[in-house]
Amino acid sequence: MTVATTRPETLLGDTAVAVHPDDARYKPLVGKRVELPFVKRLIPIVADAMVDASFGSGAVKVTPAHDFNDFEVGNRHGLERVNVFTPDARMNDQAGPFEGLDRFEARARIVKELEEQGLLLKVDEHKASVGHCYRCKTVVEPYLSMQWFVKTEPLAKPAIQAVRGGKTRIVPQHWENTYFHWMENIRDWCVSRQIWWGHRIPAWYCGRCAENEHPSDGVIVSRSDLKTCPHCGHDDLRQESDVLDTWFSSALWPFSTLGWPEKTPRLKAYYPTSCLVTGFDIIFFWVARMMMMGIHFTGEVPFRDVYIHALIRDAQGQKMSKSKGNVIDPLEVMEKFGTDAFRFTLAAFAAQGRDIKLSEERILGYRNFCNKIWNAARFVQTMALPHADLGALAQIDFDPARFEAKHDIGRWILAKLSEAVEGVRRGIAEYRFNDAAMATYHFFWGTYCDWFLELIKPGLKSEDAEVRRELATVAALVLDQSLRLLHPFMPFLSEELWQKLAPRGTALLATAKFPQALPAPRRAEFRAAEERIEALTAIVEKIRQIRKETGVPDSAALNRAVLFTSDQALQAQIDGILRSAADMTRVAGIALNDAKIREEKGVARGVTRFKDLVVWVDLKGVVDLQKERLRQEKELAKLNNGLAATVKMLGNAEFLSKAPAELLEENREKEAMYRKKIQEIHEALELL
RNA sequence: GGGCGAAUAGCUCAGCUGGUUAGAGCGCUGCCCUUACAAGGCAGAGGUCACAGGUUCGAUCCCUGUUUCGCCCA
Repeated sequence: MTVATTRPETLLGDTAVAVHPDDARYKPLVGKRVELPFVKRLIPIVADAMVDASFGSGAVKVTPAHDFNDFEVGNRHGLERVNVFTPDARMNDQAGPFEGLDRFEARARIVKELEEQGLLLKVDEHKASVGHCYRCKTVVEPYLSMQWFVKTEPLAKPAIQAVRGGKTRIVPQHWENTYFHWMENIRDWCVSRQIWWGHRIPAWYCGRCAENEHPSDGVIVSRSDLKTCPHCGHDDLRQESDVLDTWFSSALWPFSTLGWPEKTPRLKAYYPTSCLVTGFDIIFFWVARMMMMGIHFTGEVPFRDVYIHALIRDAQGQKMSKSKGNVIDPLEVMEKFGTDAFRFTLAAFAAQGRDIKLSEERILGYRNFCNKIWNAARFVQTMALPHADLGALAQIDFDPARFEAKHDIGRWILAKLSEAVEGVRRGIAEYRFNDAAMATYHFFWGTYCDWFLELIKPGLKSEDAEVRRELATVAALVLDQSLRLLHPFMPFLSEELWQKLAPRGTALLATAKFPQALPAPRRAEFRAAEERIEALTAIVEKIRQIRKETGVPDSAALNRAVLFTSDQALQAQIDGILRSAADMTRVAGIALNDAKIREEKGVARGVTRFKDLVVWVDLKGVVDLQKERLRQEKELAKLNNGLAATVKMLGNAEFLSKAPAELLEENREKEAMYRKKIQEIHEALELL
């Protein structure tokens, strides 16, 4: 029989030759025996489906003591296991003439002698993967030895049940599959490690009992250290030198750190813990084992939630590893962009169920956000703080619901802040950290900086001290609350600015009260103010858009504009709004419901995003009206597309009979809206 | 081989249970050094939601298949 091998020295431990059961070449030989060279052992030829008949000679040597696959084959065919190595990888007394040689010397000697005996057919180059020690690179040989195992099935069952029954929740939920897959196919856990540090396995061997063939075979497992054998009383004892796998003690971590096995107050207070945050690659190594051990030893799950966070990969999506050399050093990133920018970026990237490809561009974007916050705070400091009433504000548990805002701008920004607070709180509670981070981003930059700070600028110079005081105080108050919201994502910047905002004594933002949303009645009270400011921002956006799109130079002032609305609530305090809108768009003045403008030539018309308020802007003498015509035609095309889609939907009998009533109604209103707007644009085009 | 996931704007990514005109950052275009911020402001362009079928009145979303890519398996 010709066999191939990359480890000729293991030939001495062969106890069979295997062939594929369907291999016609060898079929007649199955069941017969062959003689192994050197040790002259007769070994059987067995048929096993593991053999790949097309590979090599189609016959393989079987060495159960030195190969994982061969070990399985050996079990299936009841083969002997012959260990030919000593623990330090020399040839042992089973190796006949090669006893005492190092394995590599033995390999060379065996090849040479096979050749001399005419038993060597050929030597080929062959690439094979071989295990190496990750520290010293020594080739590691599979080797039979006695090991200690933990019987895991009885531990796994309640751990599976705990997740199925919701006692422990895995977030995002799809990682449950990984957990269940592991737990349901669990194998006994080999806890023996042949290293010199760690907890020694609590097992003893009694030489006397082994000799006397005691039923225990001389093996004793004990909770306490033994001096004498509990069976024979003799002191011929030796403790197991193997130590426990590090995951074993790691699995005890959730409760052993709290004083277990003593019933300490800390254990009572903090166990089960609320949340474990970890990476998915550790689900079976650690999470599963903590679950098994926790339930077994304390009767309770170790944690309510397991949050599986994203893994940060390099820009190519590769997992970082020291050996690949693609590790991104957080210290370098922090040096380059700032710690807070980096931290915020990680939060903003932390969408559930997805890994992070770290990109510098995005960190840069959030570094700019840090800068924005700094500058906004500087503005508040110099322009608002001198007018503000900081009395209550300086308290670390201040609740903005207690602040009596009287003016629209103040009420509106407090309402917007409240929305942001809800967004951040919801995001954190649901482990949707990207939503939480983005809620702070959009509120602070898009609302507080872009609109609120601009809106209060004229007011801070008001003659009316009461107006100045309220705007300045709200500016400081909302900044204070924003910094609290930002603190989990930008601890350093927020703490620094918060300390500067008011005398805080020894108080830290880190321990200050986290913002709360306004109570519903207060929100309702603010509704009208909110709507008016929304209207204001919408009017400003629309007039700016008309200016830009019709080519009005930024420096040119416009004579007038007119806003049309029949909304009584809106009209109630519209004067201030029209004044602000005019200031923010370089229009001399904005009138309300002045129908005369509709009959003039050289005016542009636009519809705002808020309640479809209509604005007309007088462009006479400032602009080429052809541009306004193009602008209207573009808008018209959009509306016609929308109308066509809606009409088509409403013309579909099946849609009419099956869609929910609200949706039907919605689309009917939409159709009417489209038709009205289209009509109005036609009229506006007439005027041009 | 088994399992899991991804494919959405030039790039990196959101879009939670199907229903307005699919969003953000960076990049890009135009205008602006307006006394917090040019690392900024204002406005804008850019997407047949990988492909092919199916379910549904209706699909970026649900199902099947295909392609490509990634990860895990003591």
